[in-house]
Amino acid sequence: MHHDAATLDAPAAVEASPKRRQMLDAARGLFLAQGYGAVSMDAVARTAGVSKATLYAHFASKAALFGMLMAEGCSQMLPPEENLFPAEVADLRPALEALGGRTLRFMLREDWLAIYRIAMAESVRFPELAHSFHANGPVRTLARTRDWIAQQQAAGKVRADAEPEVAAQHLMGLLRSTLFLRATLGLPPAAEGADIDRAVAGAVDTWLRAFAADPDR
Amino acid sequence: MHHDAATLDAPAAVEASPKRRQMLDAARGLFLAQGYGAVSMDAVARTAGVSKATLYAHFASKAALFGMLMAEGCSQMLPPEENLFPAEVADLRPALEALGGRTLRFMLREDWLAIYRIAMAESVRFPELAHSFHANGPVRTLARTRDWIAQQQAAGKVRADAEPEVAAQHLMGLLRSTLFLRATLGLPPAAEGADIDRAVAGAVDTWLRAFAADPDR
DNA sequence: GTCTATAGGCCGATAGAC
DNA sequence: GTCTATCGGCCTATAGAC
Repeated sequence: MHHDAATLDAPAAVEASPKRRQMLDAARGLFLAQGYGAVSMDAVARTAGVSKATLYAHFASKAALFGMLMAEGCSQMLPPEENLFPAEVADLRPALEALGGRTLRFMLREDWLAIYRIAMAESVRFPELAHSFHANGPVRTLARTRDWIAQQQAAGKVRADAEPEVAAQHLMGLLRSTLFLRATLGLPPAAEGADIDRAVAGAVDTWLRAFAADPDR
Repeated sequence: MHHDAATLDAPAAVEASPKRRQMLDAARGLFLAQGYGAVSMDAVARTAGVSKATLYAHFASKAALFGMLMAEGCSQMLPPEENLFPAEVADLRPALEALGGRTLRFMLREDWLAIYRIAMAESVRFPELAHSFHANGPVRTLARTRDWIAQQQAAGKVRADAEPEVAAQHLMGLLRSTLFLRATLGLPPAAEGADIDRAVAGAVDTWLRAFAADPDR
């Protein structure tokens, strides 16, 4: 197995060849659903409706195809920002619940879980994939959250002696504490909206007790 | 692929055939290091120093061998208890740091991570494995911790209006918040003793701020 | 660029001798 | 029980016609 998967961080200029998109789409679906090893190039070609030779004309190897896909996927592993990090808030709780809800829901999405599963499982064969996923997903989410917490700290909303980095990590940890492990293992039943809301509210509650400058109770 | 992996929770009466142990040991090492799909029965036989025919004489299929191994592994996914749950403590902090340190160190062990990786990656092909791992590992650890927290709550050490279940989940979440994600992805550098101690101290600090009955600061 | 057809190898699993 | 030898199949990857 030679790793000509190239750099995993460059989405690359994918021109608009329809067959190429068919192949990439088919491959992504199969890889995410079944993992790297369980997917054959035959299956990719069949699903995409092309011949294997065409597949190999576009992608030098199975590893290269996989690497290119994961690069695309990893660059989209951030939840939409929108108004998730408001500079000024009257109360920290609703802002944290919005941020936490969006973040946890994003991490419980099947495509996020699928990439996480594959990045973990293939971290030996494709260390670049694990690194790229981590750097493009969790690390960036954490950095944004840390900066926002520091901002709120400067505004007097967060305990002055807290470290924003730790506070951000603990917020993520609390959000992941209940439903995440089950979800990664694919255990039924899948979390529903009410479960997620409850988990987020609990995490925010604990976080505020530990990090809010002014305990509001 | 037929799943005659049988029940994953019964370690089964493995008699003391030396060759059988060689095969099981070889298979466990290979599966944990490389995952289910990447390991061939040829490799298992070669590593164990037996022929493939002998391997198949003992295990009906690759799936059966894998299932038997994971059943053994999953039944050992609890950290040693020792004096981790003392009924009466003067101060909650050192008890939590001992419990948290032992728990986090256990979850960062390469064999625990390897089983977690495989349970995740193969949760589609082997749903029983994911269930067994979860039930024998995280669920039991959480239950013990929850009961101990309830005990401490009754002793007046923990906030009276806290739910022990949530408090236990949040403790685990806080412990996993920093080093765990990196470790699951196999990202260097591996966590060292000092890193772990710092993570545990931070987690316990946040937990105590949120759940201690008597904030001692 | 895309196809059909196939090379060449490794895999899981088995037959049969001892 | 354990071995050697091998089967049939699927895999990645390629050759050659169009």
